[in-house]
Amino acid sequence: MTTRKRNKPSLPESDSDETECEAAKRLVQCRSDMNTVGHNDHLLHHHLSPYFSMRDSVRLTYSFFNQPCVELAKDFLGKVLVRKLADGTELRGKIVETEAYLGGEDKASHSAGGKRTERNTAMFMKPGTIYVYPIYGIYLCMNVSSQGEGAAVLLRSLEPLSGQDVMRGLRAAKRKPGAKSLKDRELCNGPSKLCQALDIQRCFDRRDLATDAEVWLEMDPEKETIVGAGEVVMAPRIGVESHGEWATKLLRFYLRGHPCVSVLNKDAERRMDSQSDTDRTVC
DNA sequence: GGTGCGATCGCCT
DNA sequence: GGCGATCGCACCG
Repeated sequence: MTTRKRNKPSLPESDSDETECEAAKRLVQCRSDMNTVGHNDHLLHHHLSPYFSMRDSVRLTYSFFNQPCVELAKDFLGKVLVRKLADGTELRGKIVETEAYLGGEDKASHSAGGKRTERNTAMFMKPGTIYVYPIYGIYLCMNVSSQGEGAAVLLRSLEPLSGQDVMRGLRAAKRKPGAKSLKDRELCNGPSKLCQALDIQRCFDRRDLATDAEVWLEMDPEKETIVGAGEVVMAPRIGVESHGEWATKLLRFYLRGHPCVSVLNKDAERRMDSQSDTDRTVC
């Protein structure tokens, strides 16, 4: 039995007190430290709103999305999803949890067996295409298509980086009046919550995350873009229990210890520990 | 903190 | 007609 201490990522102390402006300043500071990116072929210099005009940012383009589904699902971790609202407000969240849906033989996928319908057409479109679908009559989920016929990655959770107060307002609109105010870590810790918080609507279906003016993906401002393998938990996907062997495959990925992950899987984390212990013994 | 349950409707069979 | 890649809330310990 080994015990180990891990550095837990944490949100700002204030949790909900940081203003959008302060968050923006903090991000600009982080950005000013970022000088190692910009030469990669899947990066595109992208001019940002006045808040961020001190420096160009880097938007991820087609060649980033054009990779196999599982690799893309892992690669999404640490990247920043940006949503620009009609009034110019930019909402930002770091992706901390994803799931891969492979299409074809993957029975839990909407595109299982290569089945193509009006709803899931976006899954068959070019990598980077957004697939938004309604679930349980009242919620939405957002996916991004990858390489592979009918394959896509479900975005499950974000760590809010800026625009938290706007996100809180968007989330509150669907809750009971007078309900307790949401903490920052509760704003985007679930696939439908992040759609609400970023105002991702059904009409975003089939849009291109690489080129759209209202939603895009960026490198992590804190340079956590290269995520060490030890930090990523691989676990079975959520809510697909009825799909036999495909329910148990390790196609969910999340940043270990991150407070914004929607559902922890302690068994998967223990398995990782015992595996790394075994690896050490072998070495 | 964890668990159980109801809401609610588009999509597919 | 049945079900679902979910969520919020009440209830329990």
